[in-house]
Amino acid sequence: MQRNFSGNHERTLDAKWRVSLPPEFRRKGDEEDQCVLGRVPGSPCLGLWRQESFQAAYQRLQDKVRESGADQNLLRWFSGNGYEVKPDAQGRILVPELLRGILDVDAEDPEARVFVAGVGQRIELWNAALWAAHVGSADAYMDATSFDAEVGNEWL
Amino acid sequence: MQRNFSGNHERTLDAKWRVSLPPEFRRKGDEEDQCVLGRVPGSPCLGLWRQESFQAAYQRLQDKVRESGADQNLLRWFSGNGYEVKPDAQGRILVPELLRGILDVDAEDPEARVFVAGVGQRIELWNAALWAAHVGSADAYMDATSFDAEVGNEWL
DNA sequence: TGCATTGTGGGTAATAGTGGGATAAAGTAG
DNA sequence: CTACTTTATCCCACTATTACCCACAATGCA
Repeated sequence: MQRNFSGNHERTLDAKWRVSLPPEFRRKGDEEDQCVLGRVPGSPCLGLWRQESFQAAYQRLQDKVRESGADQNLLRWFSGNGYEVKPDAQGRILVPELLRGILDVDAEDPEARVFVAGVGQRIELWNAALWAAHVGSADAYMDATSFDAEVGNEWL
Repeated sequence: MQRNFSGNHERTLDAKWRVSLPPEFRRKGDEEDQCVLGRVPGSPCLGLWRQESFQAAYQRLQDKVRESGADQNLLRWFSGNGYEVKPDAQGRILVPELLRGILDVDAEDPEARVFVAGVGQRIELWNAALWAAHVGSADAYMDATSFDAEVGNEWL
C-alpha cells in the first residue's frame, strides 16, 4: 500500500542547509528510510519521495517518454535533479548544493524558514514566501464560485 | 536488482584529464569496481557503466539491431568506444585519449568543469555548457503548459 | 508530574574533491 | 637495443563539506 502524506509544517532551514522532516515521514527503527530529494515538474519547489516512489515515478516517466517519443532530456532532468538523501538521527535531511537555488532562501539567516507540505506520494519543500503566495491563491480559488463550475464537487 | 543512478554533480576536469566520481558510484572495499566509459548513442556526452550494465546494454542493442535490421556498425561503434576504466584510490577516472574530443573542454584550463549526471543505469559526463543547454531546455519544457498535454503528469 | 518525542543548535571525526610529485609503463627515434 | 619522451598509475597532502553525535528547551501525553 502507498501512503499519502498530508499536512503543512513550517520549519527552519539551518545554516547547514538541514531541514527536519515531519515525523510521519520518518520510518522508525527501520534502517531503510532512504529518500530522494528532487524537483517537481512545473512547480518552484523541491519534492521528497520515498526511494521506491521515486523509482516508480521514474519508471512511469520513462515509459511515457518512450511511447510518446518525447525528449530524452526529460528523463535526464528528472533523474538528474534527484538526490538520494538519508535523514539523520534527528530526522533531518541535507539539501544538496545544486538544489539550493530552487528554495531561494538565505541559509545564513537564522530566520530562514521553509514549508514542508505533504502532497500525495511525496512531500514538498517550499520557500515560505512562495508557499504563502501559492496557497493564498489556491485559497481564493477554493472560495470562488467558479470552482464548482470548473472542477465540480463530486470528487469529495 | 538494478540500481538507478541519479543526481547531478559539477566537477573539475584536472590537467591530467581526471574526473572524480560521485561516491554512490564507487564500490567500497570491493576490488571489482570495474567500469566502462564510452559513448551514448545520440547524445554529445560520455557514458559510464558498471561493467555488467555495459554488457547488458550491448546485448540489448544487439537484439535491437538484429530485429530491426539496422546497421551492424552501430554495434562496432558502441563497443569500440567503450574503454574499461578503474577509479583510482580517490575515486577518479582518467578519460581515455580518444574520448576527450567528445567532452570538448580544455583540460589545461584550471577552470575546466564537467557535469557528472546519474541517468538510470549509467552516469553521464557532460561538457558543463552543453549540459546547461540541454537541461535548460528540459527545464523550460517542464514548466511549459505543453508538458502536461504532451506527456501528462499522471506518472508522478 | 514524569517521561518520551520533537525541533533546533552546535562540536567533532570522517569523507570527499582537488592538486601535485614520484614512479612505472608505454611509445618513439636513432 | 637503447636512450629519451610522454603518458598513466600510485601516493601523499590539504581544505571544505558532510555525517554522526550530544545537548537542550518545548511540547505532548499518560
